Amino acid sequence: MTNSQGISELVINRLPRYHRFLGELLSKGVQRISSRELSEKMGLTASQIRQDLNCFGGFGQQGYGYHIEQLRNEIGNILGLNKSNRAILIGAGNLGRAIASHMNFEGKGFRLIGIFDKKEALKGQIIKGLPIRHIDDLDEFCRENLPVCAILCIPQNDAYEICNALIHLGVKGFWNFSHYDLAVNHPEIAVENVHLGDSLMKLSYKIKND
Amino acid sequence: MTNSQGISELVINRLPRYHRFLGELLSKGVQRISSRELSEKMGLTASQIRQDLNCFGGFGQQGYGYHIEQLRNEIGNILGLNKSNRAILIGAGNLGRAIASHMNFEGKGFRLIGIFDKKEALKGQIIKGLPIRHIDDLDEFCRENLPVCAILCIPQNDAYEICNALIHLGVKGFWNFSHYDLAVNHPEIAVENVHLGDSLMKLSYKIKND
DNA sequence: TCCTCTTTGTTAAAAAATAATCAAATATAT
DNA sequence: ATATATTTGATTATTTTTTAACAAAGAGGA
Repeated sequence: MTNSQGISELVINRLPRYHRFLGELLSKGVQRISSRELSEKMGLTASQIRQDLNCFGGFGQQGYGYHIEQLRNEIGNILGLNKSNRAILIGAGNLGRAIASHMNFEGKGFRLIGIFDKKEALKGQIIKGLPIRHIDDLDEFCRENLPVCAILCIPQNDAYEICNALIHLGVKGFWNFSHYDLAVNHPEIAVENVHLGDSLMKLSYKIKND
Repeated sequence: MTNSQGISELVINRLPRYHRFLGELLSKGVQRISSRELSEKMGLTASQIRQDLNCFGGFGQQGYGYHIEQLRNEIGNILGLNKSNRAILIGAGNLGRAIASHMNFEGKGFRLIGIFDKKEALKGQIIKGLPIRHIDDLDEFCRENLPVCAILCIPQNDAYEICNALIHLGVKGFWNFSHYDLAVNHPEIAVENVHLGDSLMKLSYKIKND
C-alpha cells in the first residue's frame, strides 16, 4: 500500500525507528555509520536501509557511510518533527491523562493546547499545565484555537460523533486510542489508530505459539 | 516474515481486527456474514479475508458464508484469548497505572497478578485491587507466582536489565511500552513492542503529507 | 425435487516488498 | 600520489503478499 507520494506505508513505519536508533547512537557520541553497521544493530538488511532512505534522497556518501546527525535531521524533516501542530486531547480518563503526562509531544511534531472531558467533575483540574475543559466548550475552543490534531481517548460509542464534529471544525489528524476503528473517507484526514487491545491479543498469540 | 507455524506476521496482525469487527456485528444481533459483506465493512478484499481464515481452517460454508459467533470463537482460540496468562506490570507511573486500570486483560488471554515500581513512596498503593510492590520483591514474587508475561512501563535505561532478569525468572512474553527496542534473541520469548512515540511520528508524517 | 444463485476454499496471476548484486565514488593508508 | 578498502545508490533477482479467477458445495425458492 502506498500513500499519495508513492512512498510505501511500510517504509514510513520504519522511519521513526531509524530516527530513534540514530538518536541513541548520537547520544553515545557516534558520528558516522554505514548501512551495514546500522543493519546489524537494528536487525534488518543493509539493502533495506539504503532502499528506504533513497526513497527520499541520497543522504549517504560512498566509502564513508552516513553522517548520523545529518541523517537524523533529514528523517526528522521527512516526518515533520520540526512542526508544532496544535493538538487537543478528548477524554481525560486514565489513559488520556497518562498520554498527556507521559508523551513528549514537542520533538514529535505536536503541541498539546487543550484537554476536554464530558465529566463535569473533572472540569478545572490541571494536567501538564492545561485545565480540563468541559466537552461543551469544544466547539468554541476550536474556532478560536484551530487545533490540527485530536487525540481520542474516549469510549467507542462516542468516537464516531466526536470525530465527525472535529472534522467540521477543521481537525486534520486523529490519534485514536478508542476501541472504535476510525475509518475516515476523506483522503485529506490522517488517522493513526492505536489499538492496545489488538496488540495484547497478538502477544497472546505469540506466547501461545512459541 | 513468518513465525514458527509458517503463518505470516501480517495475517496475525489482522486477526484481532477480525475478532473486533465480528464482536460488533454479534452485539448488533447479526448471525451470519459473507466474506464480501465483511470485506466492505472492514475496507479490504473478500479474497484476503478468505485466505487469512483458511490459514487456520475452513470455517465457512459455501452458499451461506460464516457463522459469526462460531468464527469469532475460532479466531479467539487461535489468538489464545481463552487463556489466563499470569501477567505482572513493571512501572506504576502514569502510563503503567493507565494500562492497569484501562485495559481489559480478561478476554484477551491475560490476568494481572502483580504491580511493581522502584519508587518506595508508591509501595502499598492499590490499583485494580492489587498493591504496588517494591521492585526488590520482584524476584521472590516471581518464584512464588510464576508470571508468564511482563508489561514494561519503565524508562528506557532500566528495560534491558529488568527484561533479562525476568527471562531468568521464567517470563515468556513482554508487552513493552518502554522506549527501548526490546530485541530478545531467544526464539521462545515473545515480545510485543508498543512505541507510542513512533505512532505519533507517523501521524505527524501523514498530517504533513496529506 | 430440481434449478438457480450465492459463496466458499483453492489455485493461479499480479503486485509489492525485500534481498542480492555491482559499477562508481570516495575514504584511508602507504 | 597511488593503490586498496569501503560503501553508496541503482539495478536486477527473489520472495512474499495480495488479488483475481473458478470449480465445487450448499442454500433457498419454485
